[in-house]
Amino acid sequence: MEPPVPLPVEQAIRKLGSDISLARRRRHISQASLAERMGASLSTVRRMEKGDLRVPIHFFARALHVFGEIQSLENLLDTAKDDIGLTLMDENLPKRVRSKAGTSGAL
Amino acid sequence: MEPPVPLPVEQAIRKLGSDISLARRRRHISQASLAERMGASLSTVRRMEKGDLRVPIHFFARALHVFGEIQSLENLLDTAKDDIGLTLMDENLPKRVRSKAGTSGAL
DNA sequence: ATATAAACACCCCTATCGGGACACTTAATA
DNA sequence: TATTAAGTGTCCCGATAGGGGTGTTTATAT
Repeated sequence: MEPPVPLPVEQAIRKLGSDISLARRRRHISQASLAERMGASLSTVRRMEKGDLRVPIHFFARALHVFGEIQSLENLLDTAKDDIGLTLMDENLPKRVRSKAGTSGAL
Repeated sequence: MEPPVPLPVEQAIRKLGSDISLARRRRHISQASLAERMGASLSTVRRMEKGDLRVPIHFFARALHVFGEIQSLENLLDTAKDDIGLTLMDENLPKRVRSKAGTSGAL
């Protein structure tokens, strides 16, 4: 009922986790200390650094916040840089997307 | 037992959610279709676009993957751009961080 | 070399989340 | 304008993940 996670997705999350670990060590913060500052438990910090797929997004965001890097999350899919999507101008962006026939959408 | 989410964190996640919604509409994909392509349920897509704090990270990653933007997640905390942390060279980065006295770490 | 705390690996329990269903509103086509 | 599907809100239930504990390994500061 929940398809397997695509490999690229798995890899990206794992890398994010180890980058968090890296950023933490660079700042001389222990896992326990990071947990405290984030408002999370030690086990959650571990799971996060290990790249656990099911850790809620807000924990990752909290970690970034501790590192003063919360903007990078905000600008993750920054509309300005979203070249592909820019085929359509934002002005006439539909609030709802409707497919012509039975088509369920297009890329 | 779980401190409230800092406002900046909440805002960042909300913005990410609406950016996903924007990217989706730009590509003329319905929520249902995105859900299918992501391998998630419709309700999850909705929660995600609304900025639900507790949606697991992998769902966000899956969405980015559908949009062909998975790299942006990988490079989220890219070590190269992590200026603050660069005070310490990576070569002699400790695997474990140890505080001098009872200090629980430093920023 | 030694002491010690950081990091890691489990486990359990319970709060919570994702999936699915239903009803309603409303925007986009014909 | 009429049609109809997209988007939204709410609820319930079963699955599961986070918190917290215990025990072990091991890197680092003395």
